[in-house]
Amino acid sequence: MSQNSKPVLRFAPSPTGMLHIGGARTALFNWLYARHTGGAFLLRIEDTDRERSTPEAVDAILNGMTWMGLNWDGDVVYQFARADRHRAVAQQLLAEGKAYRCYATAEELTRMREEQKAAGKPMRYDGRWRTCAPGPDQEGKPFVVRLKARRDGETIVHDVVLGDVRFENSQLDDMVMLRSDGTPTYMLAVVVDDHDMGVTHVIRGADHLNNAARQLQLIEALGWPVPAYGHLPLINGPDGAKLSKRHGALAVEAYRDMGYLPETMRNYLLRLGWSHGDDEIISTAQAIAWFNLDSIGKSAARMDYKKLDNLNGHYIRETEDAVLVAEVTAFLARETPPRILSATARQRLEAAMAPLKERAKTLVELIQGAEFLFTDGPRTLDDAAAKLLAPDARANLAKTLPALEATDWSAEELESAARNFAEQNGLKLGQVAQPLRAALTGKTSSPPLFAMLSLLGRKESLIRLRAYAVS
RNA sequence: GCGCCCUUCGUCUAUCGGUUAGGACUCAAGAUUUUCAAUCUUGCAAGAGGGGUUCGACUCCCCUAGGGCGCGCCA
Repeated sequence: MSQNSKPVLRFAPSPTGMLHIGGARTALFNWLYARHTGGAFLLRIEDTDRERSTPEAVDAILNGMTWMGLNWDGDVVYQFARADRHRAVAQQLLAEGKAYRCYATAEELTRMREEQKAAGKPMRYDGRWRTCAPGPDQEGKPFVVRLKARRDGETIVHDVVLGDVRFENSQLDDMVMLRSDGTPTYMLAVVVDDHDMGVTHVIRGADHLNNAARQLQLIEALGWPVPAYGHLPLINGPDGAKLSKRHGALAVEAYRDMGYLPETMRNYLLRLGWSHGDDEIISTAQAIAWFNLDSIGKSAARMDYKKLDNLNGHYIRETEDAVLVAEVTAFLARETPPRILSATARQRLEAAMAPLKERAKTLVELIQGAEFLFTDGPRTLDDAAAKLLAPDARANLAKTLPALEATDWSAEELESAARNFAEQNGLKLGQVAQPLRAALTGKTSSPPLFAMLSLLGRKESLIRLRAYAVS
């Protein structure tokens, strides 16, 4: 790139599945660096594998990016649409003698690899068609086009996160650029597209590190400028093993459905492999201001759901009440069957949001804690509440009611009435309050009781309390 | 098998040759409290092993071990 041009970053997923957590982090890092530098963040869908690419996966990726808040610049580039350009580059290389036709069949190559493995030799294409010209036997036979890569010397990947990584050219083989059906492979397509899109920084998963060397060989053959490479350490499951569906290789939308906020995901994923001193809580704006390539760690990280929960709790508490009401409403509407809150329920939810949100680590927990506000009438008790409302507790509850009814039903008066009642009867406040809470909410824990009584109002509260009061 | 990468508390990490190795999450205890939380305080807890280099190594080099990635006409 020229001295004064802005960096161009890209995220290039293949649409063969959901946008999982690893892809999301790769996208995040690219996005942050682009936003930090004022450069561009491009999105390219690598759909050259026609068998496995699906439009559903494209949608899932786009939706996942959108939910994560990672907006891309310009139009989405679809790699398959550029196949003619890729082919032209391969033809050019062929014409220049920097590539050649290989007529080896798939079976032949499989046998070759088996023999190499059996002999304890490195498994790679042996270059059998590198020098021999096709004869009459090959007339009309299918062939692939391979890069005639340099055999001597070494290829060095100057990686911004890993440092210099050296590969002996003798251990890299001649990669396929055009398949026998004439379609370009990923190796060819990435190099051509990154060049044509003006990509200056290739930041991707460490699983591509080996590919970088081979792509460098191609770039060298083409005489094109070399982008900066940065390979991000992979994310492992909580047990340190490869991330599987079972423990976290989930679509980012699965995290949404578990009740995590996008800002939580951005903060969490950022800290997985990147650091800024002792800072843990990092807003997106702060992340953009601070993000750099130098502070990316080298080692693989593990998913830690406890920490994710903790962070999510923080961001829930930090979110404005009205915004959370909207989030909860949208969340409920996505459930099957969808739940639609009444106007009353929404009013109650917003009024109680302050104490509610500090009790929740996810939107799911927030909803569970707020359920007693959603519908009117006596509550069904959960196990703990049922156990608490034993006969004597119900009797106490009944005896408490007159004292409460004598108040104006404000939180203050209700509380002092309850305290007086407890004192006069030699009871602890908890002995009076817990049965009330259980009857009112159906649970043994909730936001402050007297505020909730007041919020629900005299009429509704008494209906719930009387349902469990035994006089 | 061959190549490449990685290795600090259980987890995420700070440290850029000299620190009582710091922070966060988790866990435990305490404060607060009508419950549960939130909040605050305190505590437990680490340089994989072995060689070097150096006055001095978590930090630099080598070896070993462990983990990961790659070795497709997948991306």
